[in-house]
Amino acid sequence: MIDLKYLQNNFEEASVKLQKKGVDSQTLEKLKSLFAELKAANAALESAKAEQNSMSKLFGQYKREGKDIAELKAKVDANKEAMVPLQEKARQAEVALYEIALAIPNFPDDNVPVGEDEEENVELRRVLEPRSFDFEPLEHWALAEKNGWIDFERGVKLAKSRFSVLRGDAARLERALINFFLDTNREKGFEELCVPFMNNAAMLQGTGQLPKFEEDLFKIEDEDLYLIPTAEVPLTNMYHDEILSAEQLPVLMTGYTPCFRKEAGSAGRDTRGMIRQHQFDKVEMVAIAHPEKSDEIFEMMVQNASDILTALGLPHRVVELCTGDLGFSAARTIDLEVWLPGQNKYREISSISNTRDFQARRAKIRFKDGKKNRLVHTLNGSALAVGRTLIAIMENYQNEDGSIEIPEVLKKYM
RNA sequence: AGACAGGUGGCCGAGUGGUCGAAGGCGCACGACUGGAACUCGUGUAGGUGUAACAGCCUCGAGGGUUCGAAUCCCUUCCUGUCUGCCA
Repeated sequence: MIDLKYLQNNFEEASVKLQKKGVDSQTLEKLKSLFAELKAANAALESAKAEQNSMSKLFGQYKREGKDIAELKAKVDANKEAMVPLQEKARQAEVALYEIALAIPNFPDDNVPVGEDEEENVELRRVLEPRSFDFEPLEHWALAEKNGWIDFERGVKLAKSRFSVLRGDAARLERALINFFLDTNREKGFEELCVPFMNNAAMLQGTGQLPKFEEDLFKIEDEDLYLIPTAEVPLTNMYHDEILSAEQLPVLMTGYTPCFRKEAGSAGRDTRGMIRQHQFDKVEMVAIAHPEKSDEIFEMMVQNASDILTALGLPHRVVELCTGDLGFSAARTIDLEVWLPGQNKYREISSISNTRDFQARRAKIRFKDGKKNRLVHTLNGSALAVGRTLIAIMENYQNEDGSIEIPEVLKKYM
């Protein structure tokens, strides 16, 4: 959630920032006035409560002194009645405020390039030259078919469309990649965690998936549980409503989880192959950072993900997302896009974001800064999306006969 | 899943309707004592909101109710422990 006090005190500046993320100024005006309304309503209610409390305390005194309480009681009763509309007003203001506030995206950082959509993202650098083929490279689904690696039909039979089954060496390669990613992250100082694959609504609100994006999530029937769309949710919320000591920072965590997404709104996109599935494996990095250190950690996370691709010999490029392409919670995001020779284009394989204090405010993650509690910064990034890495290996390491080489660094895992 | 017992501050633990945001202890911080330390003694030590700073308001697992007044009484719910059942 954005800082409503900041919005109140720097309204012009704040609305310029949020317009870049597609929030119209009417909504912000409304939010601002609701915030003022809530403060006024609370002030009125609280002073009535203060009066009520102090009168109630007199009862004890009167009784001990044997005084008559009839008059006092009449006064208290009257005050109590007067409080009812104040209470209702404050409650309504609060509900109305949060309904809007929770749906407002994070401010983009000032130096994020301004743009409408992914067309205006900025390529920062390319790493490794794409290999040149002396034959026409195939797309991953064709290779999968040749090698019997992916059983799309049976995935659909078992579940529904956008599910698939990995078989034989593909299944082993998937597992090898997970182990390689986790080991690499661990060596960089990330603690390895194995977390629940279902989280409750409060956690999903903490990281920003709820309430706005419920239609993207798989919900468990009759339970306050959702299948996680990314390990960012459980890892970040590890410290939900906790206060860390300054010495604990940064908290660096990594974990493998499957991720579950309904992919609502991506009808017709990437329906062929394994690029966009309802369930996919991912190894995630999450950092809980001191606000002054989060930029540094962000760079480290980008570098780590890029290094993993380099170690696998996968050509990729580093792309800074423009304001229009930034996710809901992100202040800044860098995507890594891997080269897919079969598709003849770069495709997203990792997304690393700094959410600053946006998730921390929602999830109440703070640290002791001397005597004061301050919100931490939270960061997350894939290192890496496993299925897409598998695809990238298939397409980049294919031979003319359709066979696929295994990258050197993975051999010890297979 | 069923039966019973519980959920109080960083931790342990007292508190069954008012003077309780909460005794006592441990821990921690600061000070005194010491050459230095331990011991001992003294002082302080929850979070949120709010304020220029106070004040005020909210929080004793969570939500609701009774009452002028709730940590304390009632209802719902979640969690933990023990036993039974079931299971990897």
